[in-house]
Amino acid sequence: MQGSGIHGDEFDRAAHLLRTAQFNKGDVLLETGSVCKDAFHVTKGLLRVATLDSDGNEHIVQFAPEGWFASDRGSMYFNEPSKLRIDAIEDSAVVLIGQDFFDALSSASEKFRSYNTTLLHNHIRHIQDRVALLLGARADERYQTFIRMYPDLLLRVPQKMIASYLGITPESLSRVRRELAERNFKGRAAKK
Amino acid sequence: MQGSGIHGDEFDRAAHLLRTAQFNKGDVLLETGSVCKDAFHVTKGLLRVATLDSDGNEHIVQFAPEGWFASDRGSMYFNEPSKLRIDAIEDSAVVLIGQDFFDALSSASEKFRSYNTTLLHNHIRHIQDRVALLLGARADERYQTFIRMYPDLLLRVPQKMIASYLGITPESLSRVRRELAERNFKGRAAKK
DNA sequence: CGTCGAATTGATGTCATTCAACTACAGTGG
DNA sequence: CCACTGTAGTTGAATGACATCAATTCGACG
Repeated sequence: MQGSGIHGDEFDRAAHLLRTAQFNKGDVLLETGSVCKDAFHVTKGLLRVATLDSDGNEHIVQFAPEGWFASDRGSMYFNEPSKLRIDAIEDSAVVLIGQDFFDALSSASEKFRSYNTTLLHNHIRHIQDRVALLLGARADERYQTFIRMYPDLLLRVPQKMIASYLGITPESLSRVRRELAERNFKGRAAKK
Repeated sequence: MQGSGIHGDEFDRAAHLLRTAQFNKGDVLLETGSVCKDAFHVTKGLLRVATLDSDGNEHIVQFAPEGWFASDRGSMYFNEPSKLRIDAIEDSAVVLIGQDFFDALSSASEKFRSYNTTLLHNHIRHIQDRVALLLGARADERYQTFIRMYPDLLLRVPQKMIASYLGITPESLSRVRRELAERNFKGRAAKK
């Protein structure tokens, strides 16, 4: 999820609980089946959050570019094995935020509590929209929604990953794109 | 979402902010486009949370039987119009919990804060699983997962609503059910 | 320049939808 | 009590959307 940033007195006092790390493209930050120990806040680069289904196919749940969080907060909070995998799509600089940090700052700072609560609500809203889209939209609509919401990612993320995020195959996405391009072309030509 | 219950001193002091209400089957508790003012905690009955897609089709996002919450926490928290609709599938007794209640108890009680945080994390985990299922599973797998997770609802909810929840048509669900029944029959016969 | 993965394209298959007909059943009013 | 009506569920046939498989092409990079 996206976060606007954390600052202030109490923050400084808990800052020693934060670590930063550098990851290379392809590095795995959270392996499926292990407990998620940290939330990853991306300062630079791009992370990917994914699940494996019963047939072994990978499905991308979320992208996390600069300023966003990647984590399995459920796994962190309940201390149970995660179904998700998090890895780096680009070389990335990341801030690691453990549950201890959340706990320390939560008990110390009202401001942080409300910040964190906002994060959680944002996250919920976000996934909720995703469910609605997956339930109600066909391939082309999903893609167009994606374009509107993450125009920047279009340029950075290989198409096959976008397809995975949308829940379709790379081939289908390719066809959807062609169709849209043709429609746009005809649309413009007609307007002339 | 499900909640185990709220009790204690601080709770009693904020209890006057709670209201209860009785709804009839078919009554609408939250209309699409309006801001969600209350979370609904079901003491008896069954609520439904749904979205409308661009073609006007309804998709059920969540069922809320006894002990569960139905609400759009995003809409409540950010005070923005909801994309969801909540109505009663059965005659229902409901506790209405406004944002003021959350705020009051949150500032008064550490216990409640953590309870609420747990609720939010539960909710996230829940929707996350739903996304994974919608991305990766076919109709029959979705249905079987539903059976495992909500065996009680199977008996109470009309099939067409289950279909809507699963993101398939009632006809498809009917066929899936027949297929499963046949498979089970053959399976048992073979074991004899 | 050669190699390897990404993307495109075509042919075909599968899963689920759509549309329509029909059955079963609950609720309503005569 | 029965006919009337509406809704849920089932079934069949045709269609549609997307997947799968296979063959190229494109493009980045060593």
